[in-house]
Amino acid sequence: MPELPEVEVVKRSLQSFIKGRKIKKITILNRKLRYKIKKNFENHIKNQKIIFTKRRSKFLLLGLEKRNVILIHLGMTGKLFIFNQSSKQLLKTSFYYENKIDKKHNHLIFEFNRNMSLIYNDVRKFGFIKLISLRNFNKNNHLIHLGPEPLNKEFNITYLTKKICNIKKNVKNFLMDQKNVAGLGNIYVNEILHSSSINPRKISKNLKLGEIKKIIKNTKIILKKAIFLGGSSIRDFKGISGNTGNFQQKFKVYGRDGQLCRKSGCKGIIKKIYISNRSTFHCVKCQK
DNA sequence: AGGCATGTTACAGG
DNA sequence: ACCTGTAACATGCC
Repeated sequence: MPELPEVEVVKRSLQSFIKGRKIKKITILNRKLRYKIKKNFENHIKNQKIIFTKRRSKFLLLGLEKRNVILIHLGMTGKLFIFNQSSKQLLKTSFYYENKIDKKHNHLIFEFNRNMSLIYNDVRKFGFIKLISLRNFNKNNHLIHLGPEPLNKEFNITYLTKKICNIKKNVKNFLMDQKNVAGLGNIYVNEILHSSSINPRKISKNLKLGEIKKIIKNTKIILKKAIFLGGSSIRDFKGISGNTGNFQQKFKVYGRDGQLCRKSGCKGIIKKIYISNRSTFHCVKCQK
């Protein structure tokens, strides 16, 4: 489910609940995630307070007292829930949750005081949880190759023009590549290229300055809007409090094969193609 | 039954 | 070296 906006929404929601809390107990139901959770993981984090929660790209970082950081990647279907063990209720935080949670995919439980716990649930187990030391943080293999955060100032026209000028691959794969810009995934790249009126197969270095400008601008607009709306790049997303206003309904191309382009006055047809095995949607008229 | 699914990564081949 | 496509990971949904 998670691309940058979803991870950001999760981070913001977790923040107020777990920051400053001590991890009293860790229960691991299944160590076999994308990477096996190491034997001593529990010992290293037990009785430590969470002192910060951050996001880098699609990674969630939980900083601990003893200069350690828990690195979490949600993969395709990873989810985090706050659960109240005395009331047996999922906490109605501001972030998304699914009404039906299949307990058999709960893999790890952090318990805090006041009967509150944080549960990692992942149907497909493509996500992972790792402990890294703050000392090696900058050298971490997952983080070191990441490009700039798209919402930061360093993701700008100068950067992108320079980066893209001799890239022969298509612009969709370029934007999906985390070393060029960090945090975009299949859905948001589809949306960004559509609102920028750029064909996803266009060779990166052939982009005009105007197109690069549009990519920068639309990336920031779309991501911010998605975060504001509470994220959502998943199918069975349910907003809290019955609120159906989420970004999923705002998709302009993703999943709209055969439907009419939503750009005003365009009336082109959205077509589904495959680029590097990933479903790719574009309007045949305004994304030529 | 078979195709598809938000992510990452290794590998084969051009 | 760069690029693309394919497959793998594991599971559920349509």
